[in-house]
Amino acid sequence: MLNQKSKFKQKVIQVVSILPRCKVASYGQIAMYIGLPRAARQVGWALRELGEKENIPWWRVVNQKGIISIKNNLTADHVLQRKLLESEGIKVVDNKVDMEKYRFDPSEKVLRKLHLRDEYLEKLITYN
DNA sequence: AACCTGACGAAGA
DNA sequence: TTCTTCGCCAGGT
Repeated sequence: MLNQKSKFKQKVIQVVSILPRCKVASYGQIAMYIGLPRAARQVGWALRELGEKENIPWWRVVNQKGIISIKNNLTADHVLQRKLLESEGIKVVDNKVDMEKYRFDPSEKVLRKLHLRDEYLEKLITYN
């Protein structure tokens, strides 16, 4: 099917959906919580595919530095992302948010709900 | 099968 | 500190 979602995209949706208001996560974080810690680029790819039609908080995903990473900063999506972040009270300066302040930092309880391999999960929790 | 393309990110220079 | 390079890996051609 053309609009059948891959397993990968489903996982991205699942994890992005748990991002709470006023918090952001990097592409790398999403990849970690999916269980594919080196797939940050693919997370970006998946979100682009999904667009903004999906009922998921895609705007809460920025890059590691806190910068809004949508390709061209003149696109409607780029502007929209900034507006949505600001609408939650997140400060955006030079297309950048303060990761120290806003980074999503999941509790152990949340991590345990992610359906990850036991060994991998324990590592995540330990590193956390 | 053999490329190519990225809303990435860590490590070097 | 900022800039470049390179590995990453799902999908497309």
